[in-house]
Amino acid sequence: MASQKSSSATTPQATRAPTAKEPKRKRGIARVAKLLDAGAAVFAEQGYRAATMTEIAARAEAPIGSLYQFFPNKDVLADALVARYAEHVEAALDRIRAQVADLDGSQLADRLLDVLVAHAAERSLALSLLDARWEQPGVRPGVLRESLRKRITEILTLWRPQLPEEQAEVMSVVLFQAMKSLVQLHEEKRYPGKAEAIAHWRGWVQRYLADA
Amino acid sequence: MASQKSSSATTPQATRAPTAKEPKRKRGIARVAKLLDAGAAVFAEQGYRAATMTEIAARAEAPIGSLYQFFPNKDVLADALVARYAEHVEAALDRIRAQVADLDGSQLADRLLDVLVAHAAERSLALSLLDARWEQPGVRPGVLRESLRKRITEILTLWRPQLPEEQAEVMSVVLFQAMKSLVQLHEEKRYPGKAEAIAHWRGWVQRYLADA
Amino acid sequence: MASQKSSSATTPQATRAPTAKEPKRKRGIARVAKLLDAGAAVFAEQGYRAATMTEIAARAEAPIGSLYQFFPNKDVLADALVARYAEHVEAALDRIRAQVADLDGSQLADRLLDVLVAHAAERSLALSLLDARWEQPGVRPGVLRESLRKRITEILTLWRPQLPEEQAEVMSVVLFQAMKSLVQLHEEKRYPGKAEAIAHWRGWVQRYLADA
Amino acid sequence: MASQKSSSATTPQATRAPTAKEPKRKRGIARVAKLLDAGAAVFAEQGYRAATMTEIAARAEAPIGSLYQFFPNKDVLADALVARYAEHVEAALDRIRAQVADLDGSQLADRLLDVLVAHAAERSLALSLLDARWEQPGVRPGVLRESLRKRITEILTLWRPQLPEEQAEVMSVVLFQAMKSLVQLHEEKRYPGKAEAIAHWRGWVQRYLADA
DNA sequence: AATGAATGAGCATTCATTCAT
DNA sequence: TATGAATGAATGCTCATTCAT
Repeated sequence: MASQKSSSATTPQATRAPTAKEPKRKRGIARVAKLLDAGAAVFAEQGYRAATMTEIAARAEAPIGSLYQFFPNKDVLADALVARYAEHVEAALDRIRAQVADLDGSQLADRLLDVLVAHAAERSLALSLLDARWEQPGVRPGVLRESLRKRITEILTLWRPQLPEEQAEVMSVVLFQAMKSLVQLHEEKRYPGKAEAIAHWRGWVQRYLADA
Repeated sequence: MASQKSSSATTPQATRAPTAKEPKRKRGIARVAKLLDAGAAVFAEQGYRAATMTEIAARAEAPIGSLYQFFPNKDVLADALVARYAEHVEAALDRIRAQVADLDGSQLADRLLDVLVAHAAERSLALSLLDARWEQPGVRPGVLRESLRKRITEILTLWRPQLPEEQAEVMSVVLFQAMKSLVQLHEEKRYPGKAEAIAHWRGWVQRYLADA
Repeated sequence: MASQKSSSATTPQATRAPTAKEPKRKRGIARVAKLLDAGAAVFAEQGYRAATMTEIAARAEAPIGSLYQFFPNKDVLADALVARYAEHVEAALDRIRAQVADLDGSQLADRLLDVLVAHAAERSLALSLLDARWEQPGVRPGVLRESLRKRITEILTLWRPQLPEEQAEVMSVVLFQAMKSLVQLHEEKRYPGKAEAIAHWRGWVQRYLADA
Repeated sequence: MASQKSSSATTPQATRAPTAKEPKRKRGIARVAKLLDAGAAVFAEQGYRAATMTEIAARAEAPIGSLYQFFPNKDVLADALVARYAEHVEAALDRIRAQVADLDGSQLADRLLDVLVAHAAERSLALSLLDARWEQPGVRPGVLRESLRKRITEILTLWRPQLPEEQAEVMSVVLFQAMKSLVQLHEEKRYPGKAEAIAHWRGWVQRYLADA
């Protein structure tokens, strides 16, 4: 007993980790998009734990069963969100890489800083998704950070080929942190000197790369 | 956070918000300290939502009823944690202010950066507590950030009296963000170039103040 | 993120299987008894899967939280039920063993058959609990059957010391099955010849032991 | 079982109970067979409650809609399964009846015992289907048991015409129970003395009839 | 007719908070 | 006053069944 169902106990099958189901009909495609948007909003606002599946479904104007049809559990939804966000950001970085030869230091700094800050709608999600405290080995956010840093390292190496690999790596950590920090500066509610501080931060990062 | 449901935040009713009860006897003082430690540990490890009052009490080896005796609800406990943390950090900043006249730029930078990074045990809590996403007006973390920035502004003004107030304010935002970022760099699990990146970041901030 | 809570993923601790909590105050003792009774009734009526914790709590006139206070999940409740039932039955068998020297074949048969049939209230539970289909290795019902058969084997060996161990074992399987069958004969709703069939079955088993 | 909720059982409303739809074309016939096989397998493995319509459809490689086309709800499917199983078993009993004149007691016992045990594939289903605890008046399993017992009574009367009707009835109950018990002995996972116990049981039943 | 996405009531379980002891 | 059992709303998730395509 003890769950006559979980044959997994008996048969240690692959028990493939559940994944998001691809919608097949167009109705489903629209709905999945809406669910992802709702998920992004709620995760961004409340954080992973505080976000409830019920609220996400409600905000997507979808019944709870529908949410579970596509995302069999909360983790899968979070992963899908990370994946969707990752696509945007990785694409943006790839675009920078393609043009890196034509950029000087402060231009490159600007372009990099824009990657995370550009879409206001996603800024808050970024904070949630790139949060260092998620660390559960193998879980998405950690993987995403790794991947983004690697891309930044590549960009730096392409930009200044004589830069030693190791130093590029260190710089990518610093730059990535600076990028996240700028998002934090943006996202914090409102404080004296906000606008100037943001400008200041940009200038600082530009100088960092110009000096490199 | 801080329970976005608690109508008290929304409706400033007569029912004054419950607050932590001051322990009177020394037995109580010790117990409160233990409860706060346990709370700090659990909040740091699991985050506000995932932390359970039961686990906090258990970790403090206190009965749950005792926890509620001093902290009538979870939010009050969180606020008390913020307050206690604030004391440490504000004291550290005040110590810097007292000596600011003797410090050059990179020394000042080092001292400031140390404020949040010094006690490894509290770093993780700092991340949780200073998280910009808590924003619910009137809730502690936001208040704390404000207060810390103000203190940094004072230090800067004391340090370079000719610095225009406005610029000091902007710099304090940047410096505070740099301080938090260093904690993030520290707290992230382990990544290539971690140690060097941390050193690099320190150097960068030192230069920032040296240039000022 | 995958559940920042389950530290079990990170730290492969003993994660001790949850067990029924012993009630400490008398109110609790009465309540636990009521919960077990309700659980027995519902499991007996509906089977493990169909039984709902909500109904069990309701039938015990206890709030659902109370049920979970003592039995942290459905399996634990089932196990506790098996354990409680096991005590009764094992005690009854032990009583037979103590007197086995004085019994002839048909008396022993009668005594054994009575073990499972005696308490009408528990008959239906017995059916549910001794159901061969529960088999999930290490789970209670299988263990219980094993233990009962072993006791019957002992009784037989004590009764007829010259009986080869192996044969006693086989006979215990047959007798145990005959005991369960008699319960089934009793529990089935109502059918022509029910009373006579039960008497007949008893006679048959008596002859089995008399022939031995 | 048979959904103790379905008001249809309680209130014999006008809305005639839905029944399995007869397939018309050969494609449908094959599909229904596959669905029944899948249903038998899943019910046998997991029990009525734990079995899910989705899994049954999946195992039959049929879309869920197709399953509902033929079996408008889970109960109807279960009933159809009972009916199909009943056909097999009743046919087997009828074959015995046709030859009963040529059989001696132990041969007849063997033939009867084989009826439920013969097809290993169906043994587990038998346990599920003949389970006395299904009792919901009018539901199939009870009806099936009745019908089988009646047939056994007939066989006995044909076999020994001088046997009083009443006694034949009682014997049929005993024999039927013995038949089910043998299935249980077979189906239990593995226990010391299993093979010998099964042989023993057969011998016992043979003697029962030989004595008659 | 065939399909599989959509639906939502229902289930096991958790946990902040209260209150009898 | 101190304690920990009691409470029940809320949560993540399932699945029989329906119905648009």
